[in-house]
Amino acid sequence: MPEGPSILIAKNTLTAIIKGKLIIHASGNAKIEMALVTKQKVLDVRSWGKHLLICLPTCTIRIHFLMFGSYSIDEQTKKDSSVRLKLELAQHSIYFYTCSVKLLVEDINSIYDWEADVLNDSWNAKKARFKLKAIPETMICDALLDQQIFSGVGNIIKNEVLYRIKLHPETLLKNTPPRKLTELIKEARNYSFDFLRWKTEFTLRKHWLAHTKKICLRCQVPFIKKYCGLTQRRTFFCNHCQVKYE
DNA sequence: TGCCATGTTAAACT
DNA sequence: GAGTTTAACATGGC
Repeated sequence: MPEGPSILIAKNTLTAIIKGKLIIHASGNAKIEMALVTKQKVLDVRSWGKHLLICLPTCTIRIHFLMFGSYSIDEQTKKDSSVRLKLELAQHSIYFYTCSVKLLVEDINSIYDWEADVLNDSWNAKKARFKLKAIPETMICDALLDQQIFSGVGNIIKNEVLYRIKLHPETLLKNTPPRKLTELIKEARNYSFDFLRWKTEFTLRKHWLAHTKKICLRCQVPFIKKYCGLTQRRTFFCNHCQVKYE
């Protein structure tokens, strides 16, 4: 569920069935004021990276699935006590489980930088480059997971992007050649769309070339598995073909 | 069975 | 108050 492309799939699925429809009743164990959601019309369903946004006239429901979140449509797939949020509409009911639910009262355009979302039409590569330039001491593996720069990129995408462009995860931004940086920014978006397509086809896992892999297909040498950078997330890489610039 | 992981936030430290 | 570290959340696969 968690990485950006999965959220985009959820956005598209939900848009088709709830956009323009009235929420007749809202319930669940989410710590939000359910009355603010009830009897409101769904103006739009949007996403920003890993955030799913259900826009209503007076507020926006922000859903973040964290690591294990899920949702179901029309059929409750988990026990009553684990329903975080249920939205009942005339034709459909939507159930959300193990996610973070928050009501945003502010204008979402002032909260979210749409140009930072790697899957958004407004994605701005130049702006990403500018943001990267401001943090020269940061490792590439940490920069890719920075949601203010690459919103929607998660740990799987991180590993796959770095393998594709043959870049060592512990390379510092200040040591990264400009041409490599261009590739990085381009591939963060490009791979995210591949991820999206494979996820839609239920073939994502079999397309992994680095994430959880033991051997480099290019070099036939063992992969390194290491908790890299400040983010300390699992990183799978090949010491032989992924260049570390120093 | 116990551990680990597609993630983030807030509390608890220094 | 700033910056850093730890805990919490909580499901499913191996």
